[in-house]
Amino acid sequence: MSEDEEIRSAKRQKVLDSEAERVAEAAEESLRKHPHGDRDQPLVHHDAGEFSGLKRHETTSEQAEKLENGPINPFTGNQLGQKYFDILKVRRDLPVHAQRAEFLKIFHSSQIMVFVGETGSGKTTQIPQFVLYDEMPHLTGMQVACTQPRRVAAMSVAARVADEMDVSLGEEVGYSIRFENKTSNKTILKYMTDGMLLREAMEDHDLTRYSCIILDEAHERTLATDILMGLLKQVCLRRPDLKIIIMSATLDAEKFQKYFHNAPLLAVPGRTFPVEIYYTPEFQRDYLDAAIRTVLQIHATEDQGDILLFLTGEEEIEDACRKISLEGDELIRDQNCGPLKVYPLYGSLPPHQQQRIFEPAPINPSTKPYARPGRKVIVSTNIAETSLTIDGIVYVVDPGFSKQKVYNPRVRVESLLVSPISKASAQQRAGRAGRTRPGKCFRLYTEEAFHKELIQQSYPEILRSNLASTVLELKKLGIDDLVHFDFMDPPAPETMMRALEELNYLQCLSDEGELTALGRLASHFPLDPMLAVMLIGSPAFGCSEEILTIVAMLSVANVFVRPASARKRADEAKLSFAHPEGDHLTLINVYESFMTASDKGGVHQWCRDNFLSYRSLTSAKNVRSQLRRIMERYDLELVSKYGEIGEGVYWDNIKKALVGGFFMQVGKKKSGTGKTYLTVKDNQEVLIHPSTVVSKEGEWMIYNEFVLTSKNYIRTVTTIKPDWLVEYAPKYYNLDHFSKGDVKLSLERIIERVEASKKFDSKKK
DNA sequence: GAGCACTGC
Repeated sequence: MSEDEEIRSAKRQKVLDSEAERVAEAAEESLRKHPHGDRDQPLVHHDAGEFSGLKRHETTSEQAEKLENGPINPFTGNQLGQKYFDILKVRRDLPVHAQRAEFLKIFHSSQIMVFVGETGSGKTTQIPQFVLYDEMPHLTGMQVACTQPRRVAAMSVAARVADEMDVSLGEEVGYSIRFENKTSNKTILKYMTDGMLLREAMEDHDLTRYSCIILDEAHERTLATDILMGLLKQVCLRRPDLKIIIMSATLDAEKFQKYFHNAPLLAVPGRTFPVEIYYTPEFQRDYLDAAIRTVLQIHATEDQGDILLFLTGEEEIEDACRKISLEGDELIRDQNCGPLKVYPLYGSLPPHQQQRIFEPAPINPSTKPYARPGRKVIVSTNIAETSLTIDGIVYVVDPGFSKQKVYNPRVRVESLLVSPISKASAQQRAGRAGRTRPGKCFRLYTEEAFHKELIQQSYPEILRSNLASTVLELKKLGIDDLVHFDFMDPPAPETMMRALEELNYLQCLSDEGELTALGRLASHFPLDPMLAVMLIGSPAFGCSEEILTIVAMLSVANVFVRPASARKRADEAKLSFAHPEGDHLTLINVYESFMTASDKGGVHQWCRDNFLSYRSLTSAKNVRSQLRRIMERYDLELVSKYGEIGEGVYWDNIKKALVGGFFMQVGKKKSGTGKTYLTVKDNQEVLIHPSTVVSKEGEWMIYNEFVLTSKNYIRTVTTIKPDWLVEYAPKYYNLDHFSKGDVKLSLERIIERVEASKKFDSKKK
């Protein structure tokens, strides 16, 4: 860069600071004009109809059941169909139904209640309907919400309940998840993800459109559930008319009760089959080997029924599948065992391969008496613990480990660690054996270890995460005093401090800890604050279209596929998209090529040929258009200078915009050594991850993530000029806060150089 | 020269 250009960009930064503020304020103005954005129309009001004579919050189960018995659908006024009555019979058999009167009694007498129901109790489908018959939301213009931690659950439960109530999905009963809002102005019962309700709360702090909020699966303690619980506890004080039901598994009911001022509890038994638990007599050093032996033993000796084995990750699972298949073949030959089919199951597996786990178990073709049964074995990650249920599992093999996210605030790194599971997890895993008939669970640890070494519950997510987004969300929720916010499990003070510090450097929070205009704007994006700030700043560099693409690509699962059988070809394919100076820049090339291929057709094959994940790229496309809509809503300029300016300047502008978000994630090459980099401020020694396509390594690199595996790696990197750091993030690059060393020394020199050229510039004038 | 447990906005 010439000195002249350096000076110009320094000036541009001055413009930029006020520009970002101006942009944020303009967005606020637009928000003031349209406070509800794209919210629904007001709800339709009916006359009391079938409900006439019933008093809200005083109804009885007899009254509700009479209405349920028909013949008129009390919520729509339509005649009820035969299918409705068929389902009604089944519903009346569910364990929750026996306690409907008891439920109503507690619901009437208390603002908050805790409801505990085991699998098969029918709580997720029935409790919200019990509430509807008492709340009569169609008469009050309010809604009942029921949250779920996962999208599929919200969608499928809503569909089931719409059937049960004989209404069309999306009318009286609907669901709301990211990318899809299937509700209308008729909707009185809304299933939604907990994250979605949190988003709504950020716009409407008192959640005024709901008369009752049900938090389902609260025991999973997702980040969103935890924040919602803290928030609802406050909202209850401001809105005495709002009712809250916390639904959870048994184990931690008491903790929820205590948290909500000793809220009353209703417990309903589940409907599952007994599962016999077996422990190993002694500690197993090699759990993988023990697991494989156990599976084969079950196959050789136990009665018919499929096997589910829990392992920790893709590689381990694929490895175990190979070994079980091989040894299973031997059993079939030597010991007359039945045929054995082995299926891997993990999140990154393409959907059609995930579907294969539902194929029926193989049948033993032998007609001899006492022929051993054929069987399928599913080797799975935790995905089969909560997200996916497989019927027909009779045997569960549980080695007692899973990969869990841990956050280290000192080095600000999230990493995955293989760790012992909790008692609650072990119980959940065992339960998977008893869904269709009595089953057995083989725990590959001792009974003593179970009692003495496993913790009761896994640590909630809020204790294992970087809280930058969370703190921004809480601020946007109107919670000013974070230190005294009533978390069910308060995060470590150091984690909190790190998050506040990071948001302050990003200028999302003022030095007083107050939300800035930029922070408010950033909170509207479903992104890490770093990425949100980068995106908001990008129009000033004339490349918001490009930054949108990068941010979307960084928000989805890895788009590069690298099968063990074709590593070399996959790496070559990746290189064909490479930008020599940046992995971030390469992502633009990949996305653009994907979009071109989409226009031409045959894009699935194109993805396979290029070792790219169709699923991830499609999801990046969705994320990108969602983010683009938010940009439009807040009048953030959508701009690209592609083809208008020289290629060097074009890519440099994008890099500068990247620096606007990633200035805290920078590595500087360690002098003399060659490959090692030092992270700025923390002075950690790191290597560039071997997956990089960067061939023109620079002295200074920004990185997307820090990964701790066999070594310390920085992954997804792009070269930058250090001058941009001091220009665009002067606050962070105030060297008073840097410890002595290589990095500080170089930065001092750069600042001197920039200062000198500024003086030179003012003399020229 | 090497890994992506699982979710969610």
